[in-house]
Amino acid sequence: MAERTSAKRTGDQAIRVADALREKIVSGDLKPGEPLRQERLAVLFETSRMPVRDALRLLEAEGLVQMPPNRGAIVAPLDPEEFREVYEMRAALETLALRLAIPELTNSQIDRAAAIQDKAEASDLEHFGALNKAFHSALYEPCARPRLLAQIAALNETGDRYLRIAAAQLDYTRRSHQEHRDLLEACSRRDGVEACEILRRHIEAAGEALVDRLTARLPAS
Amino acid sequence: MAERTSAKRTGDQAIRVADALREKIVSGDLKPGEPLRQERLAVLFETSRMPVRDALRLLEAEGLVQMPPNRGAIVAPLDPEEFREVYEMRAALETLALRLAIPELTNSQIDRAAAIQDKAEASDLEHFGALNKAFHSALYEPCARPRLLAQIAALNETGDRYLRIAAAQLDYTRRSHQEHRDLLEACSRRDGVEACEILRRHIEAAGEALVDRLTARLPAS
DNA sequence: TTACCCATTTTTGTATCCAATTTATAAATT
DNA sequence: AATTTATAAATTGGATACAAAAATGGGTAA
Repeated sequence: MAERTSAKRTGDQAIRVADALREKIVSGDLKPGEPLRQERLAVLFETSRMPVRDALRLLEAEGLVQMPPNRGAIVAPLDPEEFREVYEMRAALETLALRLAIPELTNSQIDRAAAIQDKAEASDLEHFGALNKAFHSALYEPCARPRLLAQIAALNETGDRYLRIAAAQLDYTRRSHQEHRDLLEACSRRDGVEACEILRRHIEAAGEALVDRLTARLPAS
Repeated sequence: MAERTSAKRTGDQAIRVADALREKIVSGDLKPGEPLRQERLAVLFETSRMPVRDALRLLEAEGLVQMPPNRGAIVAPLDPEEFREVYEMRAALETLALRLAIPELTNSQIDRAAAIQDKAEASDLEHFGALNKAFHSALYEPCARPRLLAQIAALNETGDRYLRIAAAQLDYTRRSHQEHRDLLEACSRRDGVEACEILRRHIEAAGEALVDRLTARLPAS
């Protein structure tokens, strides 16, 4: 019976489940506060409880799932205050990454980031999110700090949940594109101080705008 | 086989195991790279493999354990580069916490921090670590950012592993105490910029000193 | 209506069992 | 003798069944 078509090799079940669940949570398919029954998930993903529990622990560490003792796992509720925290931390950590990366940035890496930005400006909203992330990653990666980059990625994922429901990107993309251009210009001058200042404002501006939207849309408590 | 000798069926076994393991790892009782066999741990903690695996996942998320697929869990190896990352992130996040906390700081809270510092200066090295942590926490907590504070706590735990083996505190406590005094002074003036600058230097100085010690003591690999 | 009790649901923990993979060991060949 | 190969042992990853504790919900009685 284990002769299933899919190559479900050992060792990746928990990660497979976690990836699928993360996608469902970030995309809003699973709603905040919704209970995540272990047995149901095991059936849904055609596996057993153990990988499901592993996956839930993984997502709990990422902040996408909450596991109150004896009460079962739930999709982490959305809270504008939490989002404020996330973008404050992003501003702090991403400027750190950029500051460390700039001395290591090669011209070809800057060119690649510029190419990503070109594509982002030409694409629709559907792909904007991924390209936006790729642009930032391209600038941060040369800092060679795996833990820092992982933390930034996790914060972005949490932030994406809020982005999705606010959908405030429409009137923000133009400003974002200009800020990306300014950022690239500062990077090519290897002006770390200026680049970090632009980046900090870039992140904080997006955060502030979204917090305003979210407080209007979500229950205050 | 109803072998219920003790009434420890209540509560979360995984957390109990994780706490015990974390203590053993941070204290250096379990050495870096040492394999953590699930069966052995289950016997040691008088439980079964499932809570042990839960605990290992928990500690993996905290960065104290590594779990290469199919190769078993090991105590996360120590790496001076990782420690550098940790204190860089601490500097970024703790200054953020302090900056957000200062406008909310009451006089009584500052007095309490000063009292902790008094005790720290009078105590021996054994208690210095805990009091040092308490001093910083007292200044950060008013920022009211649970995620940020949790992240800072996790980074401190990881950093403690390195502190333990370097034992460079001896010649550092005096300088640390002076910096804490300066920090308190800036806080009571509600000078956020100055306080953050002192804190940033405080963390970075401790980090740099330790990285030097660590690179000399650990395999360069 | 309100408070309490009880059955159901769900999580949590235990005990095995099996398969896949890694690691260690022994044998064979060059 | 050293390297490679084949085999065996150990260990993890995963599945299933079952028991126990806690939460949930509903119904009933005061």
